[in-house]
Amino acid sequence: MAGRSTQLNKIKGVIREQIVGGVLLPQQKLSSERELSDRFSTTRITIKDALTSLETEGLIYREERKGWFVSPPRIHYNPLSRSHFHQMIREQQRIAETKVVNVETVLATSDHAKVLERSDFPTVHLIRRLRYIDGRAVLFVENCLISELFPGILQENLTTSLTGLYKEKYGYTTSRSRFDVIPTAAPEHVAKSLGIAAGQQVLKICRVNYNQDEVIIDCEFEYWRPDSVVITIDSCEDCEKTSAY
Amino acid sequence: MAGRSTQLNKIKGVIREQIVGGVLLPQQKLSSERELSDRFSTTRITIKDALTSLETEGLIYREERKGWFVSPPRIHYNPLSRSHFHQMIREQQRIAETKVVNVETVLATSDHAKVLERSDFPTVHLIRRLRYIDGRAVLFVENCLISELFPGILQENLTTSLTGLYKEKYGYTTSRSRFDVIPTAAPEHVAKSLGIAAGQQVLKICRVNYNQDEVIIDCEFEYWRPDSVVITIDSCEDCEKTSAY
DNA sequence: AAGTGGTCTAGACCACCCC
DNA sequence: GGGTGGTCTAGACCACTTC
Repeated sequence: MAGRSTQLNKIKGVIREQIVGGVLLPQQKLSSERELSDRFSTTRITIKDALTSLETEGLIYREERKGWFVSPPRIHYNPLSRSHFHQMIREQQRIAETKVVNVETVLATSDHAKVLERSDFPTVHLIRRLRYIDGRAVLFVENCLISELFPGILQENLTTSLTGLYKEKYGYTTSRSRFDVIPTAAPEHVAKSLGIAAGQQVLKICRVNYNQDEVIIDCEFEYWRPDSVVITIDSCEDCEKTSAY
Repeated sequence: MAGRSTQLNKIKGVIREQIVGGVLLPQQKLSSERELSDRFSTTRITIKDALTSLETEGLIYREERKGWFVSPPRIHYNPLSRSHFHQMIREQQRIAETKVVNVETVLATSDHAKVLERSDFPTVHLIRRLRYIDGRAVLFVENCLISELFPGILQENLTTSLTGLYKEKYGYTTSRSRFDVIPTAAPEHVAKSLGIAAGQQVLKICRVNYNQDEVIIDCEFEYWRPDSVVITIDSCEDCEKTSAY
């Protein structure tokens, strides 16, 4: 099932076998495009087409202007589970890290207000963070918190779980959340943070969180490198978890 | 926020405005790549890069060797909801259609057996169907049913809801389902059915369904055109729905 | 300074679709 | 048969990273 025997498919096949066969290891850099085009006696354009196609499969990824690398196994992620990012990654025997990109307090844009279902354009804290797995930046998150509900939160340590902070400092627990998953292109600031070229594919997840009183307290925009994750949902598990809160 | 002012970004900007501004309507064909490369005084490669980038955004899609078309609005899809495909599409004021691609009865492959959690490689019915929205093929589905649980099902009308058949003919209701969402490349037979080029991006959803006795009765592999859908999940709603069954 | 990917030119042939 | 996108050649310059 290798498809028509084009140059493209041959190149893809060779590289795919090297990855699946373990000749190339996760996060290892592939040869440069020029080197590959020599080795396969073809042009950079054809090589780039082959690499882009393997990227779509989720086998490799690129760091802008650095090169192409082998994708590590995907992380299983359940957006309904209130498990913290660091805990979730640790449970999958991987290493998590979080860095704050920037923080600001502004009036909600119309986009934010819409998601938060607030027609009065409240003041919000925007917290933008980058999350790493095994040293690789895979997730850009923007949290948008209604500021009056979270006095003083910007003075806290924001590299850990916000959900944890919500609970400990403010007594909010998430009774319910609603989210959308959309395959789309990375906006420019996201692409820059993740080290991908603008306009490349990401998996966008928009989430709205409700507290125990069914009040929307924040929303979140996640942008995942598409090869890094598989969204996993179990209706049963989630209902148990939700009702346990 | 138009990015660096490259030729690429200019072309993308012009076409994007025509789409957002309603000059180009959903499902309308764009000019051919050659025509566009004339109009923008550039080469087909650059035009193709621009179009591919807009495709990643979800603004346009392609039909293999036919051309590029404007994407209609995305359908909201909740894989946990047991709502039937046709009903779901109708509720969103769109027109649904289903065609059977082929049907076969075979021994489960190791992939299927694994998902079905059956180490004995049972005989399964594979039902492959193509689903259309407003006349456009957007979803390829392969259902894999454990054949001993569904005697005679292949004689039924398979262009409607399988879930409906499960209930009416066999008394099975789905108490629980578990699914994975994965951005990946279209396998060859899927690409061919959907009319996309092999190796292009799709959103793959693998689902396992349990009946009221917590027995796995079938699994399903869905391949969506990535611009056609947004996965929407509400923890609250789902719990209500699940418990209502 | 050397090397990388990102962008771009100016062509070509082929497989397939539609008329 | 004419037009479409899919694939491919053989180069080029630029922005950025790495050393």
